[in-house]
Amino acid sequence: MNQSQILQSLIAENLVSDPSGARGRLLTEAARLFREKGYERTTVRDLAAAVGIQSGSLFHHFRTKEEILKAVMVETIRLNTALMQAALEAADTNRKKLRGLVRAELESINGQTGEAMAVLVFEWRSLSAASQVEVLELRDIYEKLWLDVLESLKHEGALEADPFVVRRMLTGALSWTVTWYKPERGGLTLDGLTDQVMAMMAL
Amino acid sequence: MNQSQILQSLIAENLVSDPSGARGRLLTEAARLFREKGYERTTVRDLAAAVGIQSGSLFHHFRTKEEILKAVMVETIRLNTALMQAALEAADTNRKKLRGLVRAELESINGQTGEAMAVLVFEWRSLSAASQVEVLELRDIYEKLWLDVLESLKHEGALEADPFVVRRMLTGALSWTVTWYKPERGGLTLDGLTDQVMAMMAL
DNA sequence: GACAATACCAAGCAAGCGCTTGGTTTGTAA
DNA sequence: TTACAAACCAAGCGCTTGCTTGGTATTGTC
Repeated sequence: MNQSQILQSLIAENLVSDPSGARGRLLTEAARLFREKGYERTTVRDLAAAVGIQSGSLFHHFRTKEEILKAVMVETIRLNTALMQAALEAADTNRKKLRGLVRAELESINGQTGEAMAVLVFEWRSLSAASQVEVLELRDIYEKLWLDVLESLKHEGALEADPFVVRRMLTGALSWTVTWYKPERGGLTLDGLTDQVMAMMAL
Repeated sequence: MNQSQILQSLIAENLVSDPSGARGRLLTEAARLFREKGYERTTVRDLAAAVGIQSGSLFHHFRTKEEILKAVMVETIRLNTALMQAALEAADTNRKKLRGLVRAELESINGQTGEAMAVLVFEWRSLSAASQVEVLELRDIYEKLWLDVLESLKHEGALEADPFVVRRMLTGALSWTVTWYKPERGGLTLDGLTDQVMAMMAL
């Protein structure tokens, strides 16, 4: 299954909104604006204007502004969990599995879903405590995929450091690429960047 | 020179504010609040209440709210540049110099100046474009300290990946520790964490 | 003790915010 | 055609925001 096939099946299961539908379009624009200006600086009037409706009409689709932020995050995690699972299935050795995860996460961060991924990282504090708990549960599933592979590598002797620590370092390092990585002509490709990450870890 | 001696000499040169003075206390509280709730969610009334004055009185010390954010960032970079320089002087080999930088940055992020460091990372977008340019100039000096060491390590053959990329990965990985690292009794110490970082890079 | 300069307060303004309201248009299906 | 719900608009309410204003303590200096 490739990336768009995964997206299609998630839409069919009603786990993520169709980007061509009204709700999906709003979430896409919301992710873009939240990333560009931050959640607090983005007004409901900005959001409404981005999809061409009046600000009040937003509240027909979502009860509060925060609900929009939560929806962006929840759908992003759902999509990425599926993407990581696919990356794992495509690899046979643990080393290749880790490379697959790194490559897939870099693609999520710097590709089409990058805005939503950045929101997940940088707008976390804007979520209410209640919503944070809800989203964290989904995140645990996602993180377990990484930890399983890293622990296997440790048992193989290919990894010296602690898997928990390594995953957290990787989370920071990979998320941060969104602030500097620009795949321009002749520069570093996503595969090249993945190579650099693996080289840095001497893997 | 130890950490507090460095701070003292910067205060003497008027490069950072004395934390016991009025301006310094405000900046400390501002860093705490900006980190805790974010810049946008922190009101001038919150800031004023934290130092025990009226909200209007803030504008006797700073012309705008944004100027407070900028001051937090500028002083943080100044202090940290001095700390990194001290770490470099205390080491003889390049490997030890890198370890010194990692250790010092982890201490900045997770120690007393941690709040201000987190603000520097997470509230960047809240700075106006003009202020961003100003702060970036200071940041370049800071980054050069890292790049020099990493480039030397590459020439020695101890490092395979590109120094620019490695530094950026480290920036992300180390900043991110602020979201999860808690030096609790019996857990990972700052030195232990530094070891993990070096081990991850097989250095 | 006179006199600035500095630090602060009390009050409030103008603008922008999230969200609500009452009513109209659009899509769908019998 | 009728019926009805979903989607939307126009207007604006109530509140909070950053910041200003005019005046009053407090501090340092000679």
